[in-house]
Amino acid sequence: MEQRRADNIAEALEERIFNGTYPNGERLDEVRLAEQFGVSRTPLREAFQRLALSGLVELIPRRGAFVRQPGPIELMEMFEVMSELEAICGRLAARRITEEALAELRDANSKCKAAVAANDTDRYYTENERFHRVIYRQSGNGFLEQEAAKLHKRLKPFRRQQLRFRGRMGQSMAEHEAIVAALSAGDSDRAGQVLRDHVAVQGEKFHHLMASLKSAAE
Amino acid sequence: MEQRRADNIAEALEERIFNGTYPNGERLDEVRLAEQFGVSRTPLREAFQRLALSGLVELIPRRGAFVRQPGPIELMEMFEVMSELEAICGRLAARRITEEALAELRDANSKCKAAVAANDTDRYYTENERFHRVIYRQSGNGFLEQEAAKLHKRLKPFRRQQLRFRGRMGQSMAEHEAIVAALSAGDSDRAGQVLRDHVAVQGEKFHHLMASLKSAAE
DNA sequence: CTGTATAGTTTTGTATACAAAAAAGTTGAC
DNA sequence: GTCAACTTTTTTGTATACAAAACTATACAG
Repeated sequence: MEQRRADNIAEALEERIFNGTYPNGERLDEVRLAEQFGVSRTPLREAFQRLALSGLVELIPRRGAFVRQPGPIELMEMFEVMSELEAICGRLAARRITEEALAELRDANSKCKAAVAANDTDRYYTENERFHRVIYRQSGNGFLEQEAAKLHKRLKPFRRQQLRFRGRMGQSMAEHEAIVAALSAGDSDRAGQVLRDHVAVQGEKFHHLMASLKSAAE
Repeated sequence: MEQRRADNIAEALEERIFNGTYPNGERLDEVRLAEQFGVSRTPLREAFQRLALSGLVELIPRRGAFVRQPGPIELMEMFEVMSELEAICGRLAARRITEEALAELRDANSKCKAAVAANDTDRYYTENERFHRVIYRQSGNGFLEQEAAKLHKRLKPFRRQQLRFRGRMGQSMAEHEAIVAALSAGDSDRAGQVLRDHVAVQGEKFHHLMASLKSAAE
């Protein structure tokens, strides 16, 4: 992309929005953040634009930048699209996947299992992401790969929540193995179906989590 | 989004890139364009950022902004993704579509036909776009609707080319009717299938066009 | 004649200054 | 005491000025 400073600032702000430092609807003060980062307003405004295009902040003309956390409905919608994108990747990958990539999928899976055993969640996420990225790549469609990766990244902080469900990690691992099986068999439809369900269930779990949090708050 | 000026400039530049005023790889000169639009470099740089995020220009650090027309391979990839997105919209819409929306689809179709008869291509595109937008909307998934509309817009200038094929307009209209039939029957899978093919064939036609242009040039 | 180093020019990235619009605060009328 | 109009303050949008990096061209060595 472009220069280094605005990029770093955008990343830093993104991180803060993801981890909840800034609550939803918070206005991002240009001058305050500018002196916080030790730069002028110009690079900050460029960073805002990037965040706006990836949907993390809303830029209201002559008002400023406001953080925009997606609500439960939008999140469900995003999970639905994600599951369909993964299904497409899977369908395409089943026909084109290389032996090398299949080996990498198995490797990522075994490392995932090790991470589950060691209760190392960070390690789990890293390998899980590698698993999915390989499938995006093996779709053989670079544009699709990019779009899938973009949405994957955007949903990352929410996907994390849903893994707290008891037994979900184990179930997820079983699904991963079914995915590898379908891909190595070259079964296009089944690979798509299994991947769709694998991601869709994440959305559902997330939905349950939201509902239980809401009812607990009442 | 944000202010008015950068937005207008982004739109104007987008238009110029679409209609081929700027060839691929052309560097967009900040100062030259700034005086051309009668503004300073600041709004122009903001416009560049927007164009970069929608993929029309590439921003190389300390080098500048370069227009980036997608090559034939990338275009085919984009058409492939578009056809899948439309298929998803169709599958979802078949279950949820309202009578009102079905009526609008039929209306758009008949106006399309009239435009074909009158050889009014602009009118044809307008109504065609309305047709597809209704389906995106009726998917009931706002996020999906946005993403589909975004990609639709990006492919617009290329879709136009492909309609020059003799008989393509008539065939396209027949496909539209098949889509409406599947949707009004509530046949989810068939709606998805028909929509996928309808868009995929556009990609293929485009591919043929590119190939014939290339061979003609040799 | 070719390749490299260096001086000069152009162009981008950033800071600051200024103008216009929105928000906040104040005064006054009812 | 409440509401409205006006003034003040804050904040955004834009222009300009300056610094740093990249490109160009020229001179010089081999």
